[in-house]
Amino acid sequence: MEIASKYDPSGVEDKWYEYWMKRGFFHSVPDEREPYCIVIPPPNVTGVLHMGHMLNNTIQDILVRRARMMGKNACWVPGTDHASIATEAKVVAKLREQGIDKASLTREQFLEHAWEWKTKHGGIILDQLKKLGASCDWERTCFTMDESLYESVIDVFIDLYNKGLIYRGIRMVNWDPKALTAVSDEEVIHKEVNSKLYFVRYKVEGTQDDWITIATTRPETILGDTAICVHPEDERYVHLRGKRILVPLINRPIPVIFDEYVDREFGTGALKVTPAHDVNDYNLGLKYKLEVIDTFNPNGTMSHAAQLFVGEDRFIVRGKITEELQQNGHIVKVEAYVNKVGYSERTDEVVEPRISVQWFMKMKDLAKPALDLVEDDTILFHPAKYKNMYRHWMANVTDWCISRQLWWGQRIPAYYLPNGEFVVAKSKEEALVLANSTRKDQNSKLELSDLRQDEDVLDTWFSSWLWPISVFDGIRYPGNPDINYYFPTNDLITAPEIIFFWVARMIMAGMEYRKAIPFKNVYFTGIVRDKQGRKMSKSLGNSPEPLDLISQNGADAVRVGMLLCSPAGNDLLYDDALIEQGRNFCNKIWNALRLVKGWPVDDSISQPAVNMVSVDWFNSVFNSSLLNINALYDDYRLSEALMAAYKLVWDDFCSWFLEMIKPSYQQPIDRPTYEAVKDFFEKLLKVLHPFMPFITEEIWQILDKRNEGESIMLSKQPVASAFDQELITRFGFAEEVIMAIRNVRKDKNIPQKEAIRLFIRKNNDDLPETTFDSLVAKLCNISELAYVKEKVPDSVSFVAGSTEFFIPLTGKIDVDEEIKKLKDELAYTTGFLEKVMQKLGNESFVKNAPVSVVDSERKKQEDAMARISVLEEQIRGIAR
RNA sequence: GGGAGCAUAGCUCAGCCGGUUCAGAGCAUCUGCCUUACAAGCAGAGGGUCACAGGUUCGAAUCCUGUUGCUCCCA
Repeated sequence: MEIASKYDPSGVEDKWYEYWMKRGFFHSVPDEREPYCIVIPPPNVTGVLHMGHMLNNTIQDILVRRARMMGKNACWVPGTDHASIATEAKVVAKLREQGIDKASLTREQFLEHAWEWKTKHGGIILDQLKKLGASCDWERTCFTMDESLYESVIDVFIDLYNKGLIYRGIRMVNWDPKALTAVSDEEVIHKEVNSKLYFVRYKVEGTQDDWITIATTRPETILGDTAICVHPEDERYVHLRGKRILVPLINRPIPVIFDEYVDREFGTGALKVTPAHDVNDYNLGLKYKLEVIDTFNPNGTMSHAAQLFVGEDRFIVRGKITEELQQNGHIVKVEAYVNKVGYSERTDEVVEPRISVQWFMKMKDLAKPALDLVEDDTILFHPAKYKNMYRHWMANVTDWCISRQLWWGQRIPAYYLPNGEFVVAKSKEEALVLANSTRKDQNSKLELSDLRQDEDVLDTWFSSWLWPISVFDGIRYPGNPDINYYFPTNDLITAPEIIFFWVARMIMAGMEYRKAIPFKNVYFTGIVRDKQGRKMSKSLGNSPEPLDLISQNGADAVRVGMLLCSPAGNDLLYDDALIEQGRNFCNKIWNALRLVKGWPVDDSISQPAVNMVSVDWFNSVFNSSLLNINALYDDYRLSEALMAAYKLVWDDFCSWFLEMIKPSYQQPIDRPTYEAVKDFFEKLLKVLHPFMPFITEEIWQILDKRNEGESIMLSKQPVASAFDQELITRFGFAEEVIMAIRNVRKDKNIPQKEAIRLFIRKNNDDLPETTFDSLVAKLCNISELAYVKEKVPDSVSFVAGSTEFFIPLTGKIDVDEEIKKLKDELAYTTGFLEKVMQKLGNESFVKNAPVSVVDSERKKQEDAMARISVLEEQIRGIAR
């Protein structure tokens, strides 16, 4: 068969993906095998595949494919997340393009548009994952707004409400004026920005020229001030006790309050208090029963309560009010100032602290067990350093604001009565029954039309936190076979940035609804950055298009490239060279196939000794490496496992083993060796398969006749068997000799084609170790290999250990050069010996160090001394 | 402001309970080679006071303290 000299993934990858899909290889149903389950971190339904997904899903696929090949019933559940804010924003924008204003639509009409959008765009990212080779069970694909998942969320809300864990409260929340909704603390990103600190003086009421100066970064909130606060022990302000201050421009009198909260060092030591627009001020307001004046509209413009600039945007007003304050002599000075400002994660809008009525979930009681499970390693984090972060958050957890002023999402099942009371129930009908039975006023019965459902929906994370349970419908049907079989899942692969959003809350949900952990291991991936270390993002335009990368290099190359440089939890600095390395590796394996498939096999020849020892050696190396690779997997050190496999294939198999057993040009190979090679090759392909699913399938199918419906992905991973460590060690010596001979050839310009002779002189009583002699002879093209008692004249020589090697090369010997080389070697060894002697001469070392360490030093001493005497003798011999 | 982590070759990183796995890997670089599997390759080579300063120890990249510089989380 003619095999192309370069591996071409195009065609191959689609072919095998279709083959796997058609035969349902990814599909899992419960059976008697041990389950292995991963639920995908559901990508945002608005998203398209980016490099982060590539890395994350490659890792999941590796784990799933390996588990499948370990004989487990592997199930990787894919799906998407409805992403309330992001999706609603997209749909609103699209409607606007069509000239439709969201406000002109009813809720139902809007949702129709949203679903239409979801149907059209929602599956894109999942289809892209297929290009990567993801072996998801597509028949189980879920969406967080699917009927069963939707209902699960509602059930959980009602349950938690009835347990008293969900409440409605007036709070200061993070308001996103663009999305017009509250967001949770976790959705606020604090960024350092260059601002200004405005020093503004307020007149003391009833005085002509008595002022108090405050410092603020937000002069536009001045109109909502309801107090000035100073430290009770601040002598600068004692005279203001009982006085009132006039808010600039509007001259509204406000009290001076005294509280230790104020930092006397900051600004002027006087703080303006705006309870409606700052969390800390809000708390001060509660403490001193201050008036709350909300001077902003929900969209971030000034409200009527502000009196001035009504309807204008808060940031425009900042400029305008500063100007006006300036004109009226209120600005004392303006300083440059760096502070942190909160931005909405979804819209990147500056978040406005705002007082509103929202739904909250109590976190303290749920957090405790979830913290313990990680602390005591019931759930393992990889790398473990994230335990610190987790602990810190869990110990300081605050209640979770779960309501969002949006339409896209699970609508809160709370129904308001005409009198403002509310009941929580699954449907309006149930709500009515509940309302009529619990209401204080039992005289009149309520009608369905008297009830009004809460307009808000739940935070998307309030559905995501149930994901590992709800994808198996374990909330609605806690005893169903799927949830019983697959839950708890095994591994979760996710990004550290959603450790609180998601990981922590899934653990809480698992404990609350299954009394069990949702997963055993959490693998945190790093962030994919560009070469300069910047996070890859659309807006920066520094990210390659993943699908282009795949079509140009093949998914296998991309997977290998991404993984090689991403130890768990470390960021990955993306570089095209990584993909290139992956591509080169594919080509290397491909060419090994070409070589092996090119050999004619002759059943009549018996296996030469060289091949026998080579097969023994590689068998040992393979098993030793496999053991190592398995250990690395167990530690979730996937990039190291891949590197170990890479070296096993490239260095040990291709560079050494295949060269060892390679027949001479156009000569046939013996049957036993050929079978052994094929067997090794297959095993290597299996080890590689989780990392490189496509090329391994392609080669596996070519390597031998396969039956219809067979696949490497269904085969079993090789099991490490006992191996001969001693043989590997002894080969190390042969390797040293081979490399030394290659160096001689190179130095003396002797082409490989030209045969040479090799004489060996042992300098101890040991019997010659001849296991690899035939191999050395073959690889170095030695026509005669013999053991001698005497030096061989007119030879280039080298010393390995304390054994001397001679290669007769009449006329090519440069005596001075040889002596210099030997002397350098001697100097090094003598220096080495000195250090060893120093150690052994140290009484406390010999006394305190463990025997094994001392013994090893003695051995070093012996070896060095033997080597020195050989070197000295050689020098004398040549000089003569 | 509070907390956590990191600093090892040009780059990305590995080095557990201090001692032959002790200064390593891959990539990159350099030098030879188009040797009939592979130039997307082969054979070699160079390259590091293990951030800095102290300390503990017979012995420190590894443990302790401090300094500096980065990163992340929280407020």
